[in-house]
Amino acid sequence: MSDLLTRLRARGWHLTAQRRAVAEVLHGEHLHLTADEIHERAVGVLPEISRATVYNTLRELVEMGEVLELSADGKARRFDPNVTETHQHLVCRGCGALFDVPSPDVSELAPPRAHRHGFTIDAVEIVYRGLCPSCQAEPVRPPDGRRPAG
Amino acid sequence: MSDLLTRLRARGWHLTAQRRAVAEVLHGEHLHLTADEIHERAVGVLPEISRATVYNTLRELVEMGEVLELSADGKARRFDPNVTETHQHLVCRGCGALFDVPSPDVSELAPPRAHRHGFTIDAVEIVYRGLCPSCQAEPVRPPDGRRPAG
DNA sequence: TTCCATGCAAAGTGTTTGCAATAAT
DNA sequence: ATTATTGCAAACACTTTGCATGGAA
Repeated sequence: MSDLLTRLRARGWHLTAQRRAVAEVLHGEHLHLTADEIHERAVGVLPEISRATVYNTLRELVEMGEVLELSADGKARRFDPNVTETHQHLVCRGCGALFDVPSPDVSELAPPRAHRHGFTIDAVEIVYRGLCPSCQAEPVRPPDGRRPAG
Repeated sequence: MSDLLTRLRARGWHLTAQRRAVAEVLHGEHLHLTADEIHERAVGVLPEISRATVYNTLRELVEMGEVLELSADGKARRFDPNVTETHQHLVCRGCGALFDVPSPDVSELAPPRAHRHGFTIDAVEIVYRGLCPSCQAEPVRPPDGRRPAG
């Protein structure tokens, strides 16, 4: 419900100028920035903030459960401030574009106990993969312009 | 059905000693090795094989659709040779252990057209996150032994 | 001969860490 | 005073790339 900054204040987290800058960058619901993008934007707010502090802060936010970490694209992690509404992600194979989508009912999806290897399960994450409109037009265009074999 | 090496032969792929070594390492159904682990094992078969060749070969196999790439843990990618049976993955938050689980019926899970942002969707990937039996015993023990804040 | 695959080493990303300086209680 | 946080730079882990060599068609 409330935004990240409000939740952090409510939780009594020690809010330095740097941590506030990161939290401000993460304001919003449909944001999926990489750590470096967050650093770039945080520099706009607080010019002397360092990459290390951004990484440290993000790690802490993830550990506190106030930010989600997405590893949908194998490359840089993305950070998602929307932890209050369960949702899933749509990812373009061509350009990596990433969108939130509402979650279907996942209560029936967990594997039967016989296949759980003794695990407890606390989250069901779904990634829908496909092509965004512009990558449908020009077949697959990976970052380097190479074509897939096939 | 058939194993990777057989499929590659059937497809007429130019099978050098190096590519064969990689394919042999990837023999099996429930394997989720990183590129470096694959290189290590391939060296056991063909001592002079280089990392670059392993990476190149893996990229080609993924592009051909003969191997799946998993990015479930944000760190190193893992390569999954089981492309013949749709399945999903169970991942431990504590130690990163990763298991295959049978896929539930995903035909009803795709988001309604209104939420697809014009994407085509060709795959639905599910990651179940939780704790494996040994990480349940000793709370969370990330690779470096640090405890999450709480 | 022509082309493709390989190996090496270097460069490129993305991320973490050691440590001294600084700011907060 | 004491403790926590920051910034810097170096270290690290993972992956890709340029180029000369070598083998296959």
